[in-house]
Amino acid sequence: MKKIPRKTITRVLLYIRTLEALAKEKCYLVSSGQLAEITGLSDVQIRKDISNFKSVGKPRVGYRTGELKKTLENYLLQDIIVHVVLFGAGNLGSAVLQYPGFHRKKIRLVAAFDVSRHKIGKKIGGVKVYPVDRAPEIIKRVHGDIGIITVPKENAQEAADYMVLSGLQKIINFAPCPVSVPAKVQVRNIDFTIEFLSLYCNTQK
Amino acid sequence: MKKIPRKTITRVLLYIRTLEALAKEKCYLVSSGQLAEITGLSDVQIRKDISNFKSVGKPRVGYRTGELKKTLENYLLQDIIVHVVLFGAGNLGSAVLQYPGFHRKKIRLVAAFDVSRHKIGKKIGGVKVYPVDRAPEIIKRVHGDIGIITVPKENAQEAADYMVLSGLQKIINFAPCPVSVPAKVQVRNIDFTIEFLSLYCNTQK
DNA sequence: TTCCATTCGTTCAATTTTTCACGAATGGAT
DNA sequence: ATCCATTCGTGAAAAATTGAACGAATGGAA
Repeated sequence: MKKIPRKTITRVLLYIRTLEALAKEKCYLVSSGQLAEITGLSDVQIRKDISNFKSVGKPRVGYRTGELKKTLENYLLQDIIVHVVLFGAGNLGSAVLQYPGFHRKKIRLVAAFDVSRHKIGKKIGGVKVYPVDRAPEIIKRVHGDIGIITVPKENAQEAADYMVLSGLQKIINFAPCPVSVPAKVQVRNIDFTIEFLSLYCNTQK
Repeated sequence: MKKIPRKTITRVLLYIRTLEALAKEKCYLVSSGQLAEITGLSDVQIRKDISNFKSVGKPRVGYRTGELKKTLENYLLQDIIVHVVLFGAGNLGSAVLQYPGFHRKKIRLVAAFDVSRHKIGKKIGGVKVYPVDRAPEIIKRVHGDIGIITVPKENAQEAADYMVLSGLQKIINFAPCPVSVPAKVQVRNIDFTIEFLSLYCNTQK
């Protein structure tokens, strides 16, 4: 199989999410045109993305939602369980810990870290909060895959350093600042300010 | 001036953020190579992005941080103040309302809406919470520009409908579901599940 | 049965985005 | 004063992404 580009992966995950919702509505058939309508993408794009995997569509009919979902998942999500650890149990961190939208089957928040004595030892969203200096030990024990940075930006680099030290290879950084890590570690930045402003500045399209 | 593509805008906002941080550290000169190091982009990319605007770099020296920042801001952020309204003052919504990273100068959260009687009338992060049915009236009064959806996914479409009804043209949707809006309304979806999984599935690069 | 409208899958073209390559300018060293 | 290493700015090449076009397959209608 060819390598799937990141953008395609993101779209495919969107298809999976959409197909799940359709299945819940007892909608067992769907065409690329309908998916395009729902997702806001083009039908060609969707067919092309799907054709990266083995083809399951029937002309004149479309795709069977369950079958298509399973096909896509087989390539991207087969048997995976992502173990997520989080640094910074403040407002945003707590919101992530309590976020109800995660597939519990696929994404598991397994540990949180904070410096505040008030939070350490407590559970937030069912996830226990530990002191940051225990991070390496605990992250190795729970087999963390992804680290989330939700600490104030002054502490973001420190959090990233702990993550690297703990062997994490993937980081999502919500702090509005860069973090520097070894080349093999992937960082995905989500800066609310930039998201808001870039949407605002984007004159149409 | 040419139209600036969305991707470029996002990067330029990142440069502005970076330049601000550099200025705070009394760093008054910076080269494209250094910016590349910090941001993780390539130096050519950065020079090319900057060259969309009027050129302010000096060979052999680099850019003066203050001057470059001002130049970039002049094109993207001159005199703008983005008025943001938010639907759904739950965990995530409250975190956004209390998010300390916003440029108060550029981004102002001006109103929040919720259905819960416990929240209505209160202030969260200094922002007052109103009942959703007062949205059109209030959003018009405060000149809302962007709407944030942080309600449960079952209510996301309803929130979007209120936003459209209130004249908002830009929406950021944190709910893990699509919302359907007229073509002229732009929606930017941020689905944590998809962000996490796409990072996880992305085998390097 | 035969025909037709629909929708898939795929190739090819167009567009956008990124990277490469190189001349020009500058500041410091000799 | 001259030279050199560095860094900018930009035009051209390369790569990636998107979009259009079209044959093939299918299910239903006449």
